[in-house]
Amino acid sequence: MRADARRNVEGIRRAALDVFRTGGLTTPLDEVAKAAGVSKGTIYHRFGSRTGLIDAVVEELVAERLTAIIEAVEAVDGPLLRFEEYLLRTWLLQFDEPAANDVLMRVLPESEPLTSLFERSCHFGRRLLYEAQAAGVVRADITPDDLAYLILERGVIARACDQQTRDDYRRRLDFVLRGLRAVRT
Amino acid sequence: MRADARRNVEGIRRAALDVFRTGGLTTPLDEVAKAAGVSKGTIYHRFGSRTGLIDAVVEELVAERLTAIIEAVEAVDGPLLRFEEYLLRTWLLQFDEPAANDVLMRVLPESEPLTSLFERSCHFGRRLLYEAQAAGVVRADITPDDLAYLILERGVIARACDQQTRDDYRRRLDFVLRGLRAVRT
DNA sequence: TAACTTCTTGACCATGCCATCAAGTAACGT
DNA sequence: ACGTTACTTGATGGCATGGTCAAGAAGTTA
Repeated sequence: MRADARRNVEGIRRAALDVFRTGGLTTPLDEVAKAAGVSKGTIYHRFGSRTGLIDAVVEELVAERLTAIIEAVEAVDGPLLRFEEYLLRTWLLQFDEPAANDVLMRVLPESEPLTSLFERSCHFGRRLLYEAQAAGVVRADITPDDLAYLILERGVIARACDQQTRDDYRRRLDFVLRGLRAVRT
Repeated sequence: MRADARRNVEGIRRAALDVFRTGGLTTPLDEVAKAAGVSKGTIYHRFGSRTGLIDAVVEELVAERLTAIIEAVEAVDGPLLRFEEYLLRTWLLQFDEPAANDVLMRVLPESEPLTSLFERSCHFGRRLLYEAQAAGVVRADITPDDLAYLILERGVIARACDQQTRDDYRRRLDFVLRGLRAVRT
C-alpha cells in the first residue's frame, strides 16, 4: 500500500467517525469525502461500499457508549431500577447519538459488526427483563420481542421527532417506563 | 368545462381516494394517474399540485373515520375509559389507514383541510384529557403537547415498523396506556 | 530521471420523485 | 364538416442519492 493510500484510509476513517457521529450511519458519503478531503470514488475504492466503511468504524463509534451503559447499569441496586435505568440510558443514547441509534435500530441488518453490537446490548437488556419479571416488579406479559420493539420504537421517534427538546423527550420516557411496571395487587 | 375534463376530474378523485387509502398521502402521483387512466400532467392541470389534489379528497378520505371515533368514544362511560378508548382507537386507525395517519401526523402542515381535520380530533382528545385529569384518573403531569406527541409518536411507529402484526401492535398499546394512568395512592 | 505501478479523480449512469410545457388530440358549436 | 378552443400527453428538466470507471496524477523503484 502506497503512502498516500495509507494516509487517505486513515483520513477517511477519521472523517467517517466525525460525520457519522453527528449525522448517523446514513449520512451521504459525499459528506464523508468532503470532510476527509478526498473524492467519493476513493472511499469506494478503499472500503468497497458504504457498508464496508461503516463496518470499519462502527465498533469504535458505538461500542464505548453501549459498554458505558452496561457498566453504569450493573452498579444500580434492585431489579426494577436496574431495568429502568437500562432503558432510560439506552433511550437517551438513541436521542443523543444517531449512529448508536442506527445500530440499535438495525439499520444495516446484514452487517456483522453492527449485529454484534446490537446483540450485546440486547442480551443484556433481556437479562434485566427476566430478573425484573422474576422479582415481580415489571409486567409479566412483556416479551423479549416487546423489549426490542420498545427500543426500536424509541429509535424511530428520536429520528423523526427531532424538533422536540431533550428535556421533553426525557420527561415523556417516564410515562413509558411507568407503563411497564407490574400492577400493584 | 368540457365533458371529458369533468369525467377525468371525477376519475382522478376516485383513483386518489383509492390509492391514498392504501398507500397514504405521500404515494407518488404516477400511481394515482395510472389508476385513473390519465397522465400525470392531467392531474397537475386539474388540481394544480399534489397538495391541491389531497385537499380535494382528504375530507372524504378521513373525516368519516375521525367522526366515527369521536362518536364511539362519546358513548363510553367514565373519564378514564373514555380517554383510553380515544387513544386506542386513534392509534389503531393510524395503523390501519396510512392516510388518516398522515393527517394526524401533520404531514402537510400548510394544507387547510388537513389542519382542520387534525384540530377536530385533537381538540376532542384534549377535552378528554382534561376531564380524566380532573377526575384524577390519569397522571396530572401530562400536557396537551404530550398528548399530541403520543399520537405523533404512534404515527411514526406505525409507518416505520410496518412488519409487526396488528395484534402485537395492539398489545403493546396497553403498555403505553397503563403508563398514563394516575399512580394509585 | 524515467519507467512502472498504484492511486485518485470527477464526470458519468442509474433511480425515483416532483413539476412543467410545447405540441398534439379531441370535444363542441355552428 | 369544419374551425375553434379546451384538454391531454409524455418528453423534459430539476433535485438528491448510490455507485462505477476510464483517464490522468502521483508515489515508488532502479
